Amino acid sequence: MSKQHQRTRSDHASEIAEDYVEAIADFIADKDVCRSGDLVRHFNVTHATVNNTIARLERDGFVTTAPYQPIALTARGRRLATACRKRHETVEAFLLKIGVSPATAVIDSEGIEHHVSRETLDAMKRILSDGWPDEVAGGSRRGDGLH
Amino acid sequence: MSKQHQRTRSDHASEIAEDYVEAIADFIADKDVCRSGDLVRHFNVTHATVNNTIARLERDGFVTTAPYQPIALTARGRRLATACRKRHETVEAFLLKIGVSPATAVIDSEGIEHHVSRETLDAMKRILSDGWPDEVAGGSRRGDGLH
DNA sequence: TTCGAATGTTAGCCGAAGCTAAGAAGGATG
DNA sequence: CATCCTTCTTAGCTTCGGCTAACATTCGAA
Repeated sequence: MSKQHQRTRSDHASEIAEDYVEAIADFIADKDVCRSGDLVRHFNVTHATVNNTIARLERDGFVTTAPYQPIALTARGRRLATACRKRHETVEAFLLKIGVSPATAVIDSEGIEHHVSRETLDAMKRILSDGWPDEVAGGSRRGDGLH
Repeated sequence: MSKQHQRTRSDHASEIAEDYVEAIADFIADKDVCRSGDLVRHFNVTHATVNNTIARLERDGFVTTAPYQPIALTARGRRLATACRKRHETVEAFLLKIGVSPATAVIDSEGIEHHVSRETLDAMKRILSDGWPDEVAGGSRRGDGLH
């Protein structure tokens, strides 16, 4: 504990970047274009806020914009969006697998996805594809005879 | 999707409140008192930052302070700390259970804990105490013969 | 007892993410 | 064409969580 706490501030910024980029990619996939109004409605913030955030994303090389034009992702933005979407899907599927309701899985996966390391993500994927790990040591049986 | 995005800003604030309150409780448990310097080292931020944050916590009724005195938790602060600690422990134990390494479990649980709903937490607890759920439908076998 | 290190506090700055209010661009429609 | 509505942009404000720099307090030694 200790070192990773530097993350706090700058991580929060990139979480929002990830959320925006992911949403923009979704809109483009759905409707072919993404307009700032789409993001206003999606994130439930004002136009001004979306504008600020998009300006930051452009500054950081994730999107390109022009006045009154739709928002386009750069190659870098697309890469990030794809990575986020996959991670998001994994987390959500995993939550469903452990018995969380669909509605909660949607909500919680949005919060959790930004904090899941590669290693944890791999553990989730493994379980999704291979089933539960063997019980290693102590506790917990489920049926016992099982199939 | 949509409504819960209002959370963004104010949630981030309360995450930090939770982290601080949890840390303060830990120091008090360990050493009987918590000084601002402890938090400086723990969170790896400056004295000034800790001071600001503690002022906010005091404003919000989680701690009481007096100049050059140790930081004390209010009843409300203690309640929050206890809840956070339990939640944190559950998440960390769960990550270990799914096969994540101890070091990563420590790190990821710190990030994840703030985003886990009651329902998801319950699912984790259930698995920790009752073992893996039965396979409901399709996919995934693990060994097959097994023991 | 005075000095210096460690610890706390205060003031003032920055950037991110939110807001409101007001104005500019574009598109349908009379 | 003028008008009006929707969409978008700009300006300016707030709070939060960071920072540095400077000052105050406490306390253990020399």
